[in-house]
Amino acid sequence: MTTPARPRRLAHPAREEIRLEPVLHALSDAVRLRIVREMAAAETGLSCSHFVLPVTKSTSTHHFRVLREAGVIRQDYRGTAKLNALRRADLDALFPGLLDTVLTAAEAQAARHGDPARDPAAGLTATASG
Amino acid sequence: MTTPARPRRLAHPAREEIRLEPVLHALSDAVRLRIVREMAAAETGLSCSHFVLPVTKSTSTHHFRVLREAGVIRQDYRGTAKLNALRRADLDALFPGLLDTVLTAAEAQAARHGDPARDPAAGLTATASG
DNA sequence: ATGCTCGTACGATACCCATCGTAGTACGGC
DNA sequence: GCCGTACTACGATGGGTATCGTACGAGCAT
Repeated sequence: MTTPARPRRLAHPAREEIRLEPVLHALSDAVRLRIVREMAAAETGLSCSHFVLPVTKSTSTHHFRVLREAGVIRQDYRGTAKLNALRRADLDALFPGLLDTVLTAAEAQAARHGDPARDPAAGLTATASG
Repeated sequence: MTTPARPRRLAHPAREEIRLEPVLHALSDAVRLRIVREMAAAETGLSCSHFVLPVTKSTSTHHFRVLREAGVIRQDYRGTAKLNALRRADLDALFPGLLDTVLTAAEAQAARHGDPARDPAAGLTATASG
C-alpha cells in the first residue's frame, strides 16, 4: 500500500473550462502537432505506444499530458494501455472550425516542406511491428 | 556615428518562410492575442503606442517582435512611429481560414468569460487621449 | 508468483520566454 | 542645436518547458 489505490482516472478539463490559449500552445509544438495529426487521421482511440516519436517515453508522457490538460485529447485507461482520442466534439463546439483549419494548415505545410511526418501512415506509426 | 546608420528596416520572414508552429505559439499568448484581435478589428496600420497593454513598453516591444518574427504582423517605420498590420494575405494564402477561426474563437471565448478585452474599442485603445 | 509490457513519477538539466528597469537611438518640432 | 516622443537594446530575473534517465506501479499472461 505504498500508494492508496489511485483512482486510475485522469483529470480532464470540462468543456467549459477549455481555454483557447492553452489549446494553441499545445498545438504549437511540433511533436504534439504530429500526435494530433495522426490522431485525427485515425479517428479512433490510439494507445501511446502506437506513436513512434523522436523522443523518449518520459517526454511522450509529458506531451500527452499537455494535450490532455489543455483539453485537446481525452485519455482513458484500457487495461495496461491508454487510449488517446481527440476531443473533437468539445473543440468544435467551443471553437468552430479551429481544429480542422489547424489540421489542414499542418498538412499543407507538411506537403510544402516535405516533412518526414507528411504521410501519417508511413514511418510515424508502429504498424504493428512489435 | 556610434551606429553605422541602421537600415531602419525590420526583418520579416517571407511568405514561404512562415511556419505554422511559431504562428500558433505567437497566438497562444493572451497579450499577443489581444494585440492581434484589435489589429484585425482596425484593418489599418496601428502604431505600437495605440495599444494600451497591461505590460511595460519593453515587454510590448518583445511581443510585437514575436508576432513579427512569426510572420503574423508586418511592422514598418513611419517617421518616429511604427505601423503594425496583420499579414492577412500571407496567412490566408498559407493557412486558409486559420486566422479567422482563431479570431472568432477568441471573441467567442471573450464573450463567454467576459474578458475585459471583450470589446476592443473600449479600454484597450488609447482613443487619442495622449 | 514471475516476468513482461505499458505508462507514470521524480529528479535533474538546460533552454526558452515573459517580464521588468535602464540606457540609448531615430525622427520630428522648436 | 536642443528637447520630446517613439521605440529598441541590453542585462537581469523568475518561471515555464522540453528533454532525459532511472525507478516504480498497473495490468496481463504464463
